[in-house]
Amino acid sequence: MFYRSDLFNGIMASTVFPSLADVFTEAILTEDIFQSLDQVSSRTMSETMEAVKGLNENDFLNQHVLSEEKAEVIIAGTVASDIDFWTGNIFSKISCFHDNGNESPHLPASADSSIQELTQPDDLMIPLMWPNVYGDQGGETLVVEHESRDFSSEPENDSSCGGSDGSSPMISYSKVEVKTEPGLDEQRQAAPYLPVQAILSPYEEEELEDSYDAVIRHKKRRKSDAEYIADGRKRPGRKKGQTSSVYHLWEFIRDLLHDPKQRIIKWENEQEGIFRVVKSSEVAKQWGNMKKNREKMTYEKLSRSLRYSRKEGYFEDVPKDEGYPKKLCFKFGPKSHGWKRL
DNA sequence: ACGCAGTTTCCTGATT
DNA sequence: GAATCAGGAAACTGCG
Repeated sequence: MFYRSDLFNGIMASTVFPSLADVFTEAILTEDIFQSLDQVSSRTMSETMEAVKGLNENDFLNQHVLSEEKAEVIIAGTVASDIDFWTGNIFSKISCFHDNGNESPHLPASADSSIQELTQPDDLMIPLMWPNVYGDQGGETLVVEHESRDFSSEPENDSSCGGSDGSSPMISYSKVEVKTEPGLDEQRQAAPYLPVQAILSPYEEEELEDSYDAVIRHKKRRKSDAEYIADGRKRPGRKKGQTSSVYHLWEFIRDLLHDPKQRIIKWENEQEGIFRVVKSSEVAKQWGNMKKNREKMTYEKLSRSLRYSRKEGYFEDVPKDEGYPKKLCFKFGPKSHGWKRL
């Protein structure tokens, strides 16, 4: 049982200690029952840490923040605003605010988009801890994808997830992903008290690989964050973990499955997200057309892409020994969504 | 201009 | 033997 504050604490934790992002993402992705969207839940960070993974405060490695931050974190979700007519999924903006107990929190603005980028300082409490991270230096953005669904008419079979406070008819199921992290040097500048290992950034790891590559393969060395900071610029380009807005293969397949007129791909088990390609060449041809590649796309290449997507979590292995076909049969993974009809 | 996600292309080898 | 699966390597592309 998690609360919306878990979600937010997870994001916060990922900023305090980036490697915790995976821990929290995994925990929150499993199957969460959140309180209804128009309610406000509150928990302290340490309570959350205990509840999510049995972690204690020491796992944060950032004792400074923990000692400073004794106030409760209060998260408010706004009203759902966008409903996927096919799946019934409700997308909603999550706005977050922090209440230190002295003044009444300002309520978030109304929801207006399906996937909300929490870009404004008011959206997050992180700025309250590290003002510079989201300040004038053009800090990074955390993206939260929040998908909620009304199960009230058709309860899921997993009874263990039922909330003990289930008085509200609206129960939300949520998927949350921490997609980006603040840049290392911005963190270091904003929080110089952090131990280095607590903020070891992927960029640094790449830097080591790159210098190795420079010797072995004479590759061009990438600029470090510090060099960008020295130049008074921020690192350009997309950040690690930030998903692109292009039309993905898994979205193409999902939409194909939703098309009642087509006969080239079909469900094997819609509840489980398992489907089968019926006409491989035709699916490849349509994917090629979609990506402006015309005749050059083949099923061989499409399936290679699909195997990469599987590695990334958009698809996953079809369960064995359950009678599913051994060929041309695939299953949607944890990073895909919207394929399941209510 | 840069760097990343998500392919695309090509390939070798294994399995159905 | 054809189709498919698996995955390495590297090039490519769109986007922020």
